[in-house]
Amino acid sequence: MSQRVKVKQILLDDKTNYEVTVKGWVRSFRNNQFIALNDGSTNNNLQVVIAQDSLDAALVKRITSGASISVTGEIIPSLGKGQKVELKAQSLEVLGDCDPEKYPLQLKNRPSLEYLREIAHLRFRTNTFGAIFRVRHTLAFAVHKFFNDRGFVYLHTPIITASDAEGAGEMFRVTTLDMKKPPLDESGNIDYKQDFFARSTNLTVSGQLEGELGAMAFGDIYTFGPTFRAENSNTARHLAEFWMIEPEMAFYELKDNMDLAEAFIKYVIGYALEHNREDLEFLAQRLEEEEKQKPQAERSELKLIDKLEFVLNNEFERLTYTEAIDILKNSKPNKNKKFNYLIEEWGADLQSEHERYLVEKHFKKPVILTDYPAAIKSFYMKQNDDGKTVRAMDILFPGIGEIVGGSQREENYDKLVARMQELHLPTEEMYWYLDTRRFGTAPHAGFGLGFERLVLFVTGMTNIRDVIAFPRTPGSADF
RNA sequence: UCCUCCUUAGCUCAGUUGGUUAGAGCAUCUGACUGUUAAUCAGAGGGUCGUUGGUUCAAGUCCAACAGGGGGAGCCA
Repeated sequence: MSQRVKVKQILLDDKTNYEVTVKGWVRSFRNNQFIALNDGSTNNNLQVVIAQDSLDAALVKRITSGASISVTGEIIPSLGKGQKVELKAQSLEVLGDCDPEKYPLQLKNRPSLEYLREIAHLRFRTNTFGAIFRVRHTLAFAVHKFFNDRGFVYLHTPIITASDAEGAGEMFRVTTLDMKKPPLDESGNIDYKQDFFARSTNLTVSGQLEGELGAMAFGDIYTFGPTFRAENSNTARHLAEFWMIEPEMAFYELKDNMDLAEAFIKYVIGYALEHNREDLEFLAQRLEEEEKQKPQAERSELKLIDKLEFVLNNEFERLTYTEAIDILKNSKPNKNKKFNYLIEEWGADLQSEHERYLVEKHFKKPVILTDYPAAIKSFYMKQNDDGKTVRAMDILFPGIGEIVGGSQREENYDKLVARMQELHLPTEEMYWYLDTRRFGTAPHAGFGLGFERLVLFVTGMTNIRDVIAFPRTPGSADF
């Protein structure tokens, strides 16, 4: 047997007249003669040609859609028109049969995304999900490359945490106590002192606070890990388990933070365009087909690749919350009372419809909003001198909404403690966090980026359940 | 959690005003085919119409509850 070569390599090399072994899964078998073979290295298939009567009829019967096979033969210039080269089979072995009567994935049926979600364990075998998850991989790799190239330290913040003060959302409890008969303390409450960690613990909702500890020593750190929110959110943009990227930088102010976030997003999108062009072109095609079903008014103005290049080549629009409120107040939908939530005064939280108006109608490009009212933002954000706003920044993307949320952090111990007390946060429990401000505090900033939302934007998919391998949502944790 | 729409063959969908034996394409099975490209051609099998209850002489069709899913909203990343 000759050396195994991946399909991607064979198609890329474009050489002929050499012997190879190829292993993969049958996508289709036509005319008892032509196998479209896919091995996951690329969305493109290798055409394997079987000479009539060269194989036993019983073996030919086993070449079914989904079966895994190993083929050895010669790569030759293709006699057909659909491809440059093809593999002329000399020997073929079926490694794993696939019973067509029972196989739930019949590609020629053009199964819907909703149906494929029900068979998520098999959906990687489709062109669409093959492309999505190769792009997801490339983006993840680019995340590490971007930060590594800039000297950031990849810090692994804990998955299990006792801290519940982030206020980022509802948490999943982690416990080994007997749920039927939990131990009780003197006042009749569950006695977590007897639990595994001798205290109440949860799955992390953010690595930011621990990230800040790292930034106060390494200067620049980032985290990239799973995050859990027990919110009962049923939308195409939320998951109970998702991956978040959270850089934290010492000696950064809000503007440095914005510059980094914008450069970061542009870098990873550019990296995917450069290294995953074919998959993105396939996804662009898919999106175009999908949009043909929609009425004209709902179709996107730019095709997927153009949209990504537009983001790369244009500055994100930067403005303050106060400026945004002025624009919204004077906007047509506000004056004509088309908004469900009308903008009347400063201080209101922006709803999705307002964010979408700013991004999709007014500026028609990514927008960075800064300096939000303190009342609608977290305790750790640096307070501005005006006494009412904080140095927060949100990056809003078309079709996605908030993709990044970040801020300069409050580095002043007294101001931070005062704010925590105002919000009734447990300052004693959070001693480790406050220690950063007590011992060698420094200006610092950071942001969080929801990885799946980035993948959504880059792949042009519209449901977040389609860009994570095994989505966890309320009422659903299959596979 | 709220609003809204959907649920008919393995998949994607038709199904008229409530009225005889619920249809199509693809998939599957059988056969044909030595250059196919979503292969093609001929034939066959395949249904508790999401579940439960109700209205009616009669329910895939009307009503209610529940379950699952889509879209939107809130919460957020």
